[in-house]
Amino acid sequence: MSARSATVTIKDVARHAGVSVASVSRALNGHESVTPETRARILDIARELRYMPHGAARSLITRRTQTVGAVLPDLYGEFFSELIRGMDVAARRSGLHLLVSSSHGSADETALALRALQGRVDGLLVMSPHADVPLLSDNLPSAVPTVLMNTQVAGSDYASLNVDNFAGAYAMVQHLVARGFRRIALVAGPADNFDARERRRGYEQALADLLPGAAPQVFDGDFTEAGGDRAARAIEAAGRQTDAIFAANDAMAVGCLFALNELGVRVPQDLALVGFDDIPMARYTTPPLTTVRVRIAELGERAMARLITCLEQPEHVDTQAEVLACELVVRQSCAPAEPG
Amino acid sequence: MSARSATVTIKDVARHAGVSVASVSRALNGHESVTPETRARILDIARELRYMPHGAARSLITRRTQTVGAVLPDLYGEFFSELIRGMDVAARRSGLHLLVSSSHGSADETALALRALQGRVDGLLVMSPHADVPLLSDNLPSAVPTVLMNTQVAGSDYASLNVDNFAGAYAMVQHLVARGFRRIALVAGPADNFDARERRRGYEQALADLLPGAAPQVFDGDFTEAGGDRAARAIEAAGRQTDAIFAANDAMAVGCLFALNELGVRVPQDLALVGFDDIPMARYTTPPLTTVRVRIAELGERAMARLITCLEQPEHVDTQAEVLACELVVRQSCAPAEPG
DNA sequence: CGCCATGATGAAAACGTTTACATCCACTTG
DNA sequence: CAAGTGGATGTAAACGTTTTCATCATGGCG
Repeated sequence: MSARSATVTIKDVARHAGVSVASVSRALNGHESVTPETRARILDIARELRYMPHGAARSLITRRTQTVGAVLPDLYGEFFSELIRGMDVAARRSGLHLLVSSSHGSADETALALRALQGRVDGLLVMSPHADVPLLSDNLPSAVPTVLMNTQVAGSDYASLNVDNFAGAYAMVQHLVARGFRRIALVAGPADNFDARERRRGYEQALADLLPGAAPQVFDGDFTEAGGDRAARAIEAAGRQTDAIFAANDAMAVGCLFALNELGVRVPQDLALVGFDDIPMARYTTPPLTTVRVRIAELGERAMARLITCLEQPEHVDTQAEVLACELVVRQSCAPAEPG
Repeated sequence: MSARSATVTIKDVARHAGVSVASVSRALNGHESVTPETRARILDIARELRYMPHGAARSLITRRTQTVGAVLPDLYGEFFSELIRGMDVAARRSGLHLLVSSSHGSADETALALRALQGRVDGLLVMSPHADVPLLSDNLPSAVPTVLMNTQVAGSDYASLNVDNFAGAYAMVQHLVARGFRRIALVAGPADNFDARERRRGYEQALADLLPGAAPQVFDGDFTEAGGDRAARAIEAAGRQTDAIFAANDAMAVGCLFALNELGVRVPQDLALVGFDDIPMARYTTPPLTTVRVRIAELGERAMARLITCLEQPEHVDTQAEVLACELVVRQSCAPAEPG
């Protein structure tokens, strides 16, 4: 009884209102040239019939989907909820929907995802370790405006937005050096991750500039807590070559902290520990974690805003790489090194 | 110069290959009745031309978008990244895309979002404090299969999936009572939140069952850290009527912990503190937080799986409310109450 | 040799919109 | 009063696919 579930189309509305589909379309889209009475009647009927325009049909003719796609790597942790939130805020402001496509383990999967998005989105936000320029240009139609995030695109013709990982890491090392630390180990992130590479570059450059004698100590990591745990044990096992650990992200720093606790190493008295990202948890560890704040939501929001500009003013596309500063947050996990 | 950016359609492929569009469609979609040679030629041309089928056009005729919509409230914190991740995993498994629509502050906004999704999605996952049955049935076409999450739908004809908040809260109070706590305060969540109401109901029921004499002590909260902070101060200000605080989520528990530290109240020696959700941070607070684990990713995944069943076997729609158990996680924030 | 079955291909309709263009009508205006 | 003007409405094409149906060639079989 309840529902005549066959979807009601614009034709049904037209028939019931005794007008043409064109008039219905005009009334619904707020065009001027339709009598107030007709408009009212049409709107009434539409409401009564629960008419809802069919998105795909509309997209087909208007060439607009009102949707932007976000192609992201794995969706773990606070980072992505913040990122998506930022995107969502900016998208909503312009009446756009957000299509999320994630967890692309390989370049092929990423390529597939990109192609599947064709005709579903007006623009694309891409953050992928696999996304390089040839992959992109092969798999996305040149017509789709795209903003790349945290991706290595040397002077390509894609707009891009990066966190200034290099400067952040540099500043952190600078801070550690100023506090008197001299033997600073890096727990690096995955080698295929652009952020990770940039952070490492910052660390190495700062070391070279500020402690010309010191050899970099780099330990492998994978941006996970478990990886941080392993790295901390490796560092301890290596003997006490180190007075400060710089974990390339907070998740690994948390893992380090856990391992160091278990090993009976006190932070910061025995060993300083710092991270990168300033995830919410960083405030609540014991001791609270010195880290580099990345305003992730802002990253998402700015990327989306940039994309929206491309959409609205296709003539103004600037493909300049934009960079988002990050900021040192000093807490208690790297109190000054005590002599002895 | 670079790009003949006009999008290449199936017609272009047909023309270049010297066949009809029908054959191209057949070749691309793997229909059998097309000669291997023709197929090969068509695929070659398609690749060469970088042809990508237009999603909207395809959707229009196939009545399938290969997309499901997720209508969610505000996207804060770990909860949502986990939820989305779970959904994404299940969706990807079935080759579906995920369209995320969030931050609906009011019923009207939710309604608008629902209608905007019409014709863009094959099905819907809805979690919204504003989503009640009339709103839903008014704003989504009966044709769109829908699974409701953490929503109050008494015996409606929507499929639904809820976390067993009641049982979780009950179990937590039971645990506190077993540990000797008698004066247990609840920091409640927002009144318009279904989860919050259920948790409160569990608290009150457990209190009534297990400590018949005790009057419930309920303090207002809003599921944020700041709210927890305020509530803890209010509890302290009320004088020491309380030996255990049950925060209705972990974010508030973290806020409480912060405030209690500042007030010089030791947890758990002076006051026990427990939460709900088991966010990752809960392990790392000092002391680590006793809480109720909700497997959020699983919630998202199961909801999506359920929806997919609806999509694939429309005849089998069971609108039964399904419930997801949660589990007590005992850590150090509620050591047994010491006498005196 | 002629008929039919079969398998490959093409023509065209359909999906639900928007919009350019045509039509019609009621005015205004000379 | 005729002609023009302009506003409301309708007609039909277009968007890019998939799919039904028809067509056509091929080859097997009586």
